[in-house]
This record gives sequence, structure tokens and C-alpha cells, in this order.
Amino acid sequence: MKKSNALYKNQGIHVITAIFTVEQGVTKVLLVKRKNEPYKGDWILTGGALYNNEDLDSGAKREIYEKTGITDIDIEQFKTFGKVDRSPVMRMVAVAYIGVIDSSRVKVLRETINTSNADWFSIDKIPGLGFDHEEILAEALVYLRSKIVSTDILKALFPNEFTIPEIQKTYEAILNKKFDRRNFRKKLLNLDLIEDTKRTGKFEGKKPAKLYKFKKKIKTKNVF
Amino acid sequence: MKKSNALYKNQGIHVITAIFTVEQGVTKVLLVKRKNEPYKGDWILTGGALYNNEDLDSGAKREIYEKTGITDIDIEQFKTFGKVDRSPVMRMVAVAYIGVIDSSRVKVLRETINTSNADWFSIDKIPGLGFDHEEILAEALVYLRSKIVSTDILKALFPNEFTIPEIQKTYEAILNKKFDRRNFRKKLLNLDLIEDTKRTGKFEGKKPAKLYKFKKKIKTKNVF
DNA sequence: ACAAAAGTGTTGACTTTACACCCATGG
DNA sequence: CCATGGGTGTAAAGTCAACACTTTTGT
Repeated sequence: MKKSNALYKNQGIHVITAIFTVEQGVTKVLLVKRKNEPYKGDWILTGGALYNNEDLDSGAKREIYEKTGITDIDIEQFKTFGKVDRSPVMRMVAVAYIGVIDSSRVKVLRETINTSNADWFSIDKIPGLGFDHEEILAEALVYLRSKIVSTDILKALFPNEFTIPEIQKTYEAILNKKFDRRNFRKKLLNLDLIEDTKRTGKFEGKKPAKLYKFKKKIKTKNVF
Repeated sequence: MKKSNALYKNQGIHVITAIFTVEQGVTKVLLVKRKNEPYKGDWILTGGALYNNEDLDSGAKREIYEKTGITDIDIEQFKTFGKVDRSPVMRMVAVAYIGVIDSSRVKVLRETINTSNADWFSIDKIPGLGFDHEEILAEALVYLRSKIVSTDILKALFPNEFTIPEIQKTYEAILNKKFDRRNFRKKLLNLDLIEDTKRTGKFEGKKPAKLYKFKKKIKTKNVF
């Protein structure tokens, strides 16, 4: 392959992450505001150009750190976006990730070189986003929803102990759906993701609730 | 973003597809042999560099056409690979796809500009592959297996009518697992992917078998 | 008439769903 | 002592896995 061929000259790779949290029953996503052209002043998902000396996952995490100050976040790649005109500057494809984090445990930076502000937005009050980030965010949400029903992706929100009513609220917020208290408990326990800690704590009720925690190892169940 | 910054100069994008078929109960993948360095003489999956004037899916299809002559193939993006050293020439990320096609319906080209030969390989007799294509192929297979249990991805192998014993053999070949005849039938019909054509045909038995076909519209079922 | 593969039905185990009742605590 | 949410149980409907018998044809 010839580097000089105009057919594939000046290409680049974005690594973009939709970082979600849930606060008081509301699903939110972290956005940053661009300081420079293109899309100056617009909100976008965290991300930026991949460097030559880093793998995709590392690049995505570096960008998260640079734009928000967040470290120690687990991310999961879900799709790559590559419409010809998705960036007005040059030909870029965007490798997109989702991440989940407890917003109360992180202090988000307000000012970086390329972005001013960084803030959590309720997913049903999203402003217009720059680049193709609205499309990316929409697909990120679909992916997030598909993941929480069978994986321990919510572990980031509940790294330690939690009660079932508490985590149920989070499921309901993300899936935008209500569940029967008793059936939810049975189903969740059946997924084999969490275990009883034999301790109790408080959530909303006056009666103490049992505390659970995510298991160390998880196994997935199969169709067929 | 400055195009000249060495941190992200000279990057490129590969679009790679693992094309599968099933012949007489054996799952096979289409490989081509490289004519030029790097990896001259090695077998690899079909693919190549994305052009600036095409979307990702189009690029993947163009590469398939150029390397094998195959047109009219449905492909599905499943993951992007981006280890720093995955290509010795320059920094490339590979957007990977899977596709399924009936090998008996296509005539695969044997000679192109960059590749000589193009042939079907049983997935348990894969030669060493160039670049990181062994890793891509391994993940492609996992993805393929996850897809056939709930989608109409096998439609490409059975575009028209087929019998249940016939398609069962294909499922068994891909999943490398045997199923009970009666339960397989019930489960498959329950997936709501196929419908009775009210016609009959022959497969292996002497008794005529009912002919089915994939439905036009498919709906997916949910957990939670 | 029989071998060989195709089609159908039943049963028991397990899940899922929809409910109703008791429990522990703070006020 | 009672309101509030937390915990548990049960019955009906549905799914899943294992298995046996009948049907249609070619020879």
C-alpha cells in the first residue's frame, strides 16, 4: 500500500466514549463543550484522535482522562462509525465505546485545552451535538440497554454493597420501564451476577434491606 | 486537529470481512493469498484499505468484490481491531465484518492485483494467517455463532425454500453441536424467523419434507 | 415389507408472571 | 401504632428437554 495514494491519504481515527451514569433515577451522559472549530461551542461526547503509539482502548481512556479527568473507567467498544463526511476536517472513522461510572465518585474537569465545561446531561434532554455524535449516542444507549440485562456492566455504579430495590431503580432508569418488585428480585438473582453479603443496609424504606454485591466471576447463559 | 502532528500522522483504515459458507456440514471461510509484501505468500481474510470517498460498509463490499468477484453480499460489522503494531507498514485500524454466502452460487476469482488464489478453508484447517487475521477470524466465528441463534443471517445460505432437517445440519455445522430433531424444529419455528410454504421437497430422507422460507420481516425478542 | 428419514405429541422440570401477605423500622 | 417500603410464597401459564411413536417414500 502506497501512503501517498490520494484514495487513502489523510485519514485518521477518533476514539469516542459515551459515559453514562444514573443519578436519582435519571440516566445521564457526560458531554463536553468544544472550544475550537469545527463545531465550536457545540456539545459532544468525550473523545478525540487516536495516537500512533497507543491501542484503541488506551486511546479512548486517554481521551477520557484528558477531557474529563476521569481515570479507572471500564469501557466497551460497540461500533465504528465511518460516514464519508462525518468530520469536516479530514476523513475520520470513529471507534465508539460506552462506559458507566458513578458520577458522585468522580470530579469532572471543567476546562481542558480543546473543551470548556464537562457536564452530565439527562438522556432525554440532550442538546444538539457536534459531528455525528447524536447518532453515536443513540446507538450507545441501545447497546447499554442490551448489556445491563445480562452482564455486570452496572458494577461501576455499585462497586461495593447495594440493595435490590436500589439497583432496581437503576435498571428502571436505564431501560425506562417498571418492574414488579418480587419478580425483579428473582430474575436478577437468577442471572447469577450478584450474591448476598449477609449484611443489611438502608435504601428508601424504613426496614433494613439486604445488601448484595456483584460476584467476582460471571458466567453467561446460552440460547441453543 | 493538525494533520501534520506526528502523533497521528500516516494513519489508515482497513475494512476486513470474514466470509463464511457451509458445504456438506462443514463450515468454511474464504481466504485469499497475498502476492506482495508484507506477508507475501500468506493467506488472509478478504479486505484492504478504505478509500476516502466511500463509507465503511461500501468499502468492505468493494474490497470483497475486488478480491473475490463476489457481489450482493450482506455484511455485518462486529468489531474494530487496532493494536499499534497490527500492520508493519503504517498505523492501521481494521474495521471487521462477517458475511455469509452460498459458495455454490458464487464463482470466486482466482487472481487479482494484490492476491493470487481465493479459496474456501474449513474452519478447523486454517493455515497461519497474515497480519492479525487469526485473531479477527476467531472473533468473527464467535460473532457468527451468536448471530445464527436469533437472526436471519443464514438467509444467505437459504435464499429460497429449504427443509428443517437441511437447515438443522447447517446450525450443527456452525455451532459444532448436535440437536434433537423434534426440539430443534420447535425452537426454530418459535424464533419466528421462518414460515411454512405449504410445499414439500426432498432432503436426505425418502419421505418428502416440508419446505420453509425466511420471513420478510423479523422481530427480535427481549429479556427483561 | 422394510429401512430411513420426516413429522407429531406427551411428560416432567423449570421459568415466568401476576398477585397477597407478613415484617421491621422511623416517626 | 401505623405508614412505608422490604422480604417471601404461591398458583397459572408458558418454555424447555427428553423421549416414542406414526408417516411417507424408494428399494
